[in-house]
Amino acid sequence: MGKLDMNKKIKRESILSTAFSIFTDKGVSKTSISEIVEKAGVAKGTFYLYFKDKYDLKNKLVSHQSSLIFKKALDALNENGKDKLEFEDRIIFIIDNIINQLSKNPRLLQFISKNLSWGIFKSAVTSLESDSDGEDEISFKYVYEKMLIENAPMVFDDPEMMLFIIVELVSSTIYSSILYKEPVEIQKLKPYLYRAVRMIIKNHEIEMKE
Amino acid sequence: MGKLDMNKKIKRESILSTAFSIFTDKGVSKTSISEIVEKAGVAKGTFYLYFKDKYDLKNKLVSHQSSLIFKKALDALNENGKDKLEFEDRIIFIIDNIINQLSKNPRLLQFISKNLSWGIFKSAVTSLESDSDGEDEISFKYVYEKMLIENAPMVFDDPEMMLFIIVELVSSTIYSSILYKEPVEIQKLKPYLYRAVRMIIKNHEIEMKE
Amino acid sequence: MGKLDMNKKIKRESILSTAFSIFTDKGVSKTSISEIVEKAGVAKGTFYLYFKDKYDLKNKLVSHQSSLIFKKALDALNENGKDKLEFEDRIIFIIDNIINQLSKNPRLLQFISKNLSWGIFKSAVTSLESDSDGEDEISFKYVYEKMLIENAPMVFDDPEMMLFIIVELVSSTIYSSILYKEPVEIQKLKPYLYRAVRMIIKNHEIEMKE
Amino acid sequence: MGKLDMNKKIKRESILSTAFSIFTDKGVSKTSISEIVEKAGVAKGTFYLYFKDKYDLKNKLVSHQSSLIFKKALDALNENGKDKLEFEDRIIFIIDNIINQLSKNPRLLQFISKNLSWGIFKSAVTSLESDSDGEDEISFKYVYEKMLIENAPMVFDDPEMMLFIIVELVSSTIYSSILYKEPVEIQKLKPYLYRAVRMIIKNHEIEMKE
DNA sequence: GATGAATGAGCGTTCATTCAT
DNA sequence: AATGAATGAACGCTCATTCAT
Repeated sequence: MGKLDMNKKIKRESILSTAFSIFTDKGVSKTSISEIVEKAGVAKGTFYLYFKDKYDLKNKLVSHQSSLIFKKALDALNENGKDKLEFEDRIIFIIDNIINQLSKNPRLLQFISKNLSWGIFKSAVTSLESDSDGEDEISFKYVYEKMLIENAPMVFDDPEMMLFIIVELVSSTIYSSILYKEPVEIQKLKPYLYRAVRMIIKNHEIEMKE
Repeated sequence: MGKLDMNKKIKRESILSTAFSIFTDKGVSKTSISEIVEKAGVAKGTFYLYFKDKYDLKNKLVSHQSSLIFKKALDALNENGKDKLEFEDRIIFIIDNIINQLSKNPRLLQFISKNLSWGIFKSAVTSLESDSDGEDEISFKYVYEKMLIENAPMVFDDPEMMLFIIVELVSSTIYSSILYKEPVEIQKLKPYLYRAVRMIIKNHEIEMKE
Repeated sequence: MGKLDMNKKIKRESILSTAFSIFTDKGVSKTSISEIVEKAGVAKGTFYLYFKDKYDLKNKLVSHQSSLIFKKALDALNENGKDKLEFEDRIIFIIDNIINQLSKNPRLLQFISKNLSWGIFKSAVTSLESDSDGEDEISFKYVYEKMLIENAPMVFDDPEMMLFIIVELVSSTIYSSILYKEPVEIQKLKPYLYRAVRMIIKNHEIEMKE
Repeated sequence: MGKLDMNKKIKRESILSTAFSIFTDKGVSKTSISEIVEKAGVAKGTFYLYFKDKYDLKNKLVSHQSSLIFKKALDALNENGKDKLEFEDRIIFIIDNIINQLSKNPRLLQFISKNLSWGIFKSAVTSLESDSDGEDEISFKYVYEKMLIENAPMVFDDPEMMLFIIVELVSSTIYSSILYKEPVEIQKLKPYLYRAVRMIIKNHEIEMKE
């Protein structure tokens, strides 16, 4: 990579990381492009070389950050010997890992907030597969199929909906619990939440695969 | 109430109803105070006599509209003879009624959006009791206690958390389903959702009350 | 007119006269709204209370200034006893008066420039009749019909086209002559121009009216 | 011409032809240099190697295109046996040819617009004579003198002014007629216009040359 | 000569808020 | 209480121009 390309990458990265920092600090709508470029140390025009507008930038950040979280959780699962875990436990493991990540970084949770839901999940599943920037990104479609359809010892009644219900339930409850400790703090919520998740899974099981 | 008080009330009501109409039509952030007062037929300055800013107005509308929805659901429950229903079925009845209301009015769902969740629920429970505007508002605390604690034939393990989990699960999933038909339309989601709700309730039951 | 209305009028007039001054000084496209309001001593927002944008303002100025020029010429014609003049001479009188006005004010000529042509003439004829601001404006349609159709001692072959040709010829030649003295200064151009105009008129005459 | 000079020429020509295409398509002021260089396939900096700014480029195009139009008209005159035509008819022939060219290409008329008037005529006469790019350009001074002074069978009273008046009259009227069909379309205007031109010429004749 | 990333002044426009009436 | 003209900071965005490579 030439010196010039290097510089390009640096400018872009500078905008991304600065924006992420401000977005998580005070929210997207209250952040102006002027503030981003000023703190990033680049000219206003430079912003428009790399992003269409503030929301283009935001979407790229949300996608990227969400991917990183999933990836970390999946990596942890693999390291910790997923083979030893039952299917249900693998799901819980991933959820637990993600919750722990977000508990340590509530600003990040605030930012991706309700975006870490079916929308992002679905778009990830359908589009990230061939993302050229995708070194750090993960193919959710692949994971989803591997984990639920192929590797699972069960046949599920509408596995996509099951997943949808779980994702929404988890993302929605932890938001309130982590950020506002309402109605209880996250550690107290966990056992109830995981019990609910397990029941939802059980409820979708049809039969053992052979 | 004097004629002057009457007039005052009228201006305020005009702003409220006009704002609600525009908010549901095009969203809060794209609506300016100028547009609200213009369509409401009052002067700009008048706005500031009754509301601090646009978000003060928005919050009041969200609270009010959410209350109306709950109230309608509870009224329907009472009319349809709640005594004949089991506790679980009463919960499902209310959820179903609310979903039906929102299905017919997706704009309203969009507006109160994810606000029809624990935040509003909790604030309703703790503050609406003595709201002076509260003629149409309902005391959720009262209902909540009547329905869950007193009248329920069970003792629940942490009933507040159970309610929290249900509220978040329902509000989060129907948002996606009603507005974007993702992953399925609301009628297809319902049986799965209600099954999940029933399981969560069962999961919190401890023992029959005597 | 109340004090408030008075103030309103003053602001608007201030913008108009300031803009006219700058427009004639350095052209419309090189003038920014910022400069106008700054020199007019009003806030930027005030501009948008009275004008849609810079071109709305420009059009209003062109129309208004053009009308004033025509009106002055017609007034002079009436004062100087138009009854004594032949039809042809009346046309020349008006042209000469307008040329003299513009000679003394080349900036104004520059500004309304090629706008004082068939476009403005036609739109004046068709729309100014009922203009509510029209105290100072003149009804060109009325003048045109009175002068050419009714009062003229001739019947003309297509009087509208005759007028069109004359207006274009005059406005186009004097622009170059007054502003750049090319190919000759206006006083040297006049006799040739007027001879041409008279020939064009004669060329359209069909017969004496009875 | 070396390969490098060749390449240089190619970049310049590419900018010129691309700019002409965009200018006629959407107007000069709405066209940015970015768009020109992008579509021309050259770098932004390259633009400034050949042109001072957008208006330098525009002026060069207007001159060039106007010259081409005149040249075509003169070529047609020569091909069609100008010797057989009277002087007056030769002028009309040229005018008619130019009008026909522009009728078929109103975008071009819009572009050179009112520039196809005395300004360009004069600058052509005085400066194009020695233009180094002038292979395709024509020496108007030469033509003008040949046609009007030397070859004409008449002596004219101030031939330059006569020409000026004709050029302005024609360019000004056809602009409105071709582009807006106001007050009539070009075919209906022609007979009146040509009659006016003939009268202007006649009016400048002094006597037969011997 | 050619490039194109970077610049940053400047644009038109919006709009919440104020305050004299 | 009610008004609405006036404000001006702040916005997103454009684009001609520069200059290191």
